Amino acid sequence: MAVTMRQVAQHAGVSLKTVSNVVNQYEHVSASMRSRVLAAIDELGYQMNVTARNLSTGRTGMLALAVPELQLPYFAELADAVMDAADELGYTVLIEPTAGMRTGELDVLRSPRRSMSDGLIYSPTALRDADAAALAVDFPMVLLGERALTSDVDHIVMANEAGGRMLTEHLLAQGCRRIAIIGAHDAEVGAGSLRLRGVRAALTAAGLDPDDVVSSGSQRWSRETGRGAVAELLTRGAQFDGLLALNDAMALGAMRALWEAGVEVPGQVRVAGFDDIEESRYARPSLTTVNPGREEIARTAVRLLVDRIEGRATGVSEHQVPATLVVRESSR
Amino acid sequence: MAVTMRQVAQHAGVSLKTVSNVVNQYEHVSASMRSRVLAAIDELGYQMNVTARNLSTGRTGMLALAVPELQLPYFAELADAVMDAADELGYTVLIEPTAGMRTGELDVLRSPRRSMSDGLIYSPTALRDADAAALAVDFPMVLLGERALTSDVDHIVMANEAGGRMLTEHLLAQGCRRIAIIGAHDAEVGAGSLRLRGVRAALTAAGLDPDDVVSSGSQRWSRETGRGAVAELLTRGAQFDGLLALNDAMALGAMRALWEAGVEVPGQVRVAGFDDIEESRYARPSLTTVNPGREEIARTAVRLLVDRIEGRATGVSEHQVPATLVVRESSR
DNA sequence: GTGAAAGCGCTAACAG
DNA sequence: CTGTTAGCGCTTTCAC
Repeated sequence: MAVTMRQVAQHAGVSLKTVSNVVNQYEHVSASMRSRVLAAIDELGYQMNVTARNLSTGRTGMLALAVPELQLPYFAELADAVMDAADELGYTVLIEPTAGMRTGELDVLRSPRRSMSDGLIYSPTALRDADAAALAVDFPMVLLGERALTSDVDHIVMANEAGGRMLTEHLLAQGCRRIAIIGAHDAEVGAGSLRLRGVRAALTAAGLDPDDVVSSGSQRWSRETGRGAVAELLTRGAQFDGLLALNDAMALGAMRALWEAGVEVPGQVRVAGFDDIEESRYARPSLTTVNPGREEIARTAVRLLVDRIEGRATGVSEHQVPATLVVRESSR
Repeated sequence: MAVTMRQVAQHAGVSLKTVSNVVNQYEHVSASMRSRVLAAIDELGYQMNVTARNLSTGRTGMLALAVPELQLPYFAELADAVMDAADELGYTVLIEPTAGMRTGELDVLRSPRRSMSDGLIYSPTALRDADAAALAVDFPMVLLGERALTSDVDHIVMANEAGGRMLTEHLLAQGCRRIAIIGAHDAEVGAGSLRLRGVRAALTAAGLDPDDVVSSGSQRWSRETGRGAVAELLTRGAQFDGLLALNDAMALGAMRALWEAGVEVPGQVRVAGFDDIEESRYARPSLTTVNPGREEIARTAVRLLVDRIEGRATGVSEHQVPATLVVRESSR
């Protein structure tokens, strides 16, 4: 059995409370008491039982972060950023994989494990309008990148629509006239529909048919999805001089498929993605994309969540994070 | 305040223990009791307080996984694999970022948070021989990819040395005679030194000087490190027809730098990495690498750790995971 | 400034 | 098969 606080107290000849005070950096402890306690802790090799403290305080010091899977680079990078931000405020992050599926996303809200964290950073991608009620939870939560489903919750709003528009306008400015879109699916929420809306708006504004060439997408926004989509486009003989993938991973898979097919990028087809993952800077050619402000999203989400947990929140807040266009070789 | 088990018991008119039995799927509960309890749970919207159970059982159902950072694709993929494996055995994974630094790696072993997980999956990369004592911990732990520091702990041994040898032999077989190495550093433990040892063995066996062209490396095995290393090699006019990066991320950064410099891969320089991350299959050209058996590593590590946690372990075990050479475009 | 006692919500013997 | 009784190790009023 591990050493307990009580044993430390006995060893030091003080009360339990005093040990607790020392351990928790309580100010008003005499120097002699403190050093006596610290010595005892050292001699016994005492380590605080965090679980016991958690039960007592009703806090765990953990923030849950729900993501589809870490294999998708964007979410790995987001998780890293969230962990850093949480660490600065003294919190630990518990990553909850949802597999990008509706059931997984709902589970996060209801599983008993939920009670192991003080709050949740949540960006559903597969929920439906009908699930809005599930978002009425009784624990601290911050929603990322969405505002479709509900407005009663703290939000960090990504510039999905604006980003889609920027990318499209950029491709049009480069002379593209037939832009294929990869990754569109019929989810009612999620970044996809918003980004697509921005794309369509830009196409319409340019007098082009927004439904002209849209490759069917997939729920899983992976490199393989991008590769498969291009294969399909080429197989059915689609003509396009621009290719807009709704995230970078798909764009990178698409570029690989174009290369295999002997289609030159940007010569014959200009390509763009969304997310600005690190990989995109190193791709050949490097990928034009939108930087959604991942760091700011992570930092703000954590701050908002911690404010709410610690009772500093003042009403529901919505924070907009601006996106910036990053033009690289794939569309020049 | 949330609903407690006691309230459920009162509401259902049964004892605390009965509710506990139902919640924990205890077999010998009469159907009528069970349904009564379940009804009460439903009506009150009861949710188990996991922290309280943790304190009571002395278990948390969590496994800690220490990794440098999720931004490095190999570790993101490893984390995903570990999470899947843990989930199958009913455990949750708590990711502990070490920043790939000695202090971070030591912290994981000693921080109070340690007590929030039942065991640790640990792959130190920056510890020194002098830190071996720190590995004598009193909680369940499985070491990944190492055996240098101690042998008193369960190990999953990656084929680092064999992989390094395979890659080198492959490059030699392709006709390479001057192979530059990227990522070597003077750490006393870690995959690097083992991989490098395999490389040197193969070079020596082929009658080449193992110290001929070795680019200085970095502790952080990132794309940027790879790019920088190639820049340095080219700047100092190093001659090489093969380039072996000690992981894929560096190899991908290196390929980008070679391309920028107008060096053809594999025409002028054949390139290889190590890890077989997903990105490598989509690179241009696709990257020759070694698949270290990530899935098996993850699955075995979790199984071993859980066996030890649940008291099924029989002595210290060491599990070897074979690596396989994956030849792709970058070295053909 | 320090101590004593009560309890956080649950599990685990042990009776019955 | 179900109920009672003790804790798990810590925090936290409230006295002293």
